[in-house]
Amino acid sequence: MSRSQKSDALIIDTLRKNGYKATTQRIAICRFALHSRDHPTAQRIYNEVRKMHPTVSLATVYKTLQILTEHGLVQELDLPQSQARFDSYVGLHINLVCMQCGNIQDFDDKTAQEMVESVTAKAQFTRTGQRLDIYGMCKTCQDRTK
Amino acid sequence: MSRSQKSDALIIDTLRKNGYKATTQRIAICRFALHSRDHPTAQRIYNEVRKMHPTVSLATVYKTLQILTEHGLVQELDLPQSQARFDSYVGLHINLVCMQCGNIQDFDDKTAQEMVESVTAKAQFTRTGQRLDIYGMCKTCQDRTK
DNA sequence: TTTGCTGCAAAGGCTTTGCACGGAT
DNA sequence: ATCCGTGCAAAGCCTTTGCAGCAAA
Repeated sequence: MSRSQKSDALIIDTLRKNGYKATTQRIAICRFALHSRDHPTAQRIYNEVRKMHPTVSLATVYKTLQILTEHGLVQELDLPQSQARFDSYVGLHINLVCMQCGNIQDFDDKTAQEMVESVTAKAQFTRTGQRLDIYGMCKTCQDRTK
Repeated sequence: MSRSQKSDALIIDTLRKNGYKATTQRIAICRFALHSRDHPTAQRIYNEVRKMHPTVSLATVYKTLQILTEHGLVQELDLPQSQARFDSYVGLHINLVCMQCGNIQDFDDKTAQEMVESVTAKAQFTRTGQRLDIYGMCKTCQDRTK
């Protein structure tokens, strides 16, 4: 599955197909979480969604994110000393995590895909997912530091 | 740096070189954390260390693990819905995380090393570390499930 | 109408912090 | 003798849960 803009109709459909009611709160949260490319925290999703739906609660955000995670529509990234961040790109890719600015850049790489498949086979492992992070400093921060 | 058994003498030396006092608690915690291969949680390290030093506190375990993490002697692995786990193998390797039994198996792979270096170069990233996880079910659990 | 969802507040779990005593240098 | 580290308890922070009212099907 590659990056794709999910329309509200598709979101509603997906929710209903999985036995969830398509409430306005859920739709708003899904819309933001599934379209964002900058790995937001639950708190930031809450802040953003509240701009349109001022009564939404953080609990609902967490509950909805849990649904999305369980159904493989977003991936939860836990990093030390920071809140969980959610990645709407669930395909096999690399996260370039900048320890300076906190930015996370997605990076596609064919070798990475082959490597994961080969390792899985070699270890006789049944793979359901993966997470490939590289930590360091992004180009922008390197330039700024100079 | 590959897997290596650190002697107490080396642990004491390393602590002092970095400006830390070599207390008996720290030595015990370091000994266990650096020698363990099964990615223990802070709580488990605490339980184990308490067998020898019944008065040690969880706070001290956390503080010592923080020192080890900051100096790159262990790596902290955060997974959703679970306590942080600590990996004494800080070299570039793959974590095969079994979602069934919770076991984490380290796996060395040359292709992975090359891939990380190549991606880092391509993205003009300055790398300080990485984390490569594959999630799924280990051989043992597959066999047991059958 | 029925069922499940929301929002609130409170609880929970892991981790960190403040402080006075005690041990390492 | 000095200073850092320890242990305890309390606080902190993110996340989850319980529940009564409310909205979706």
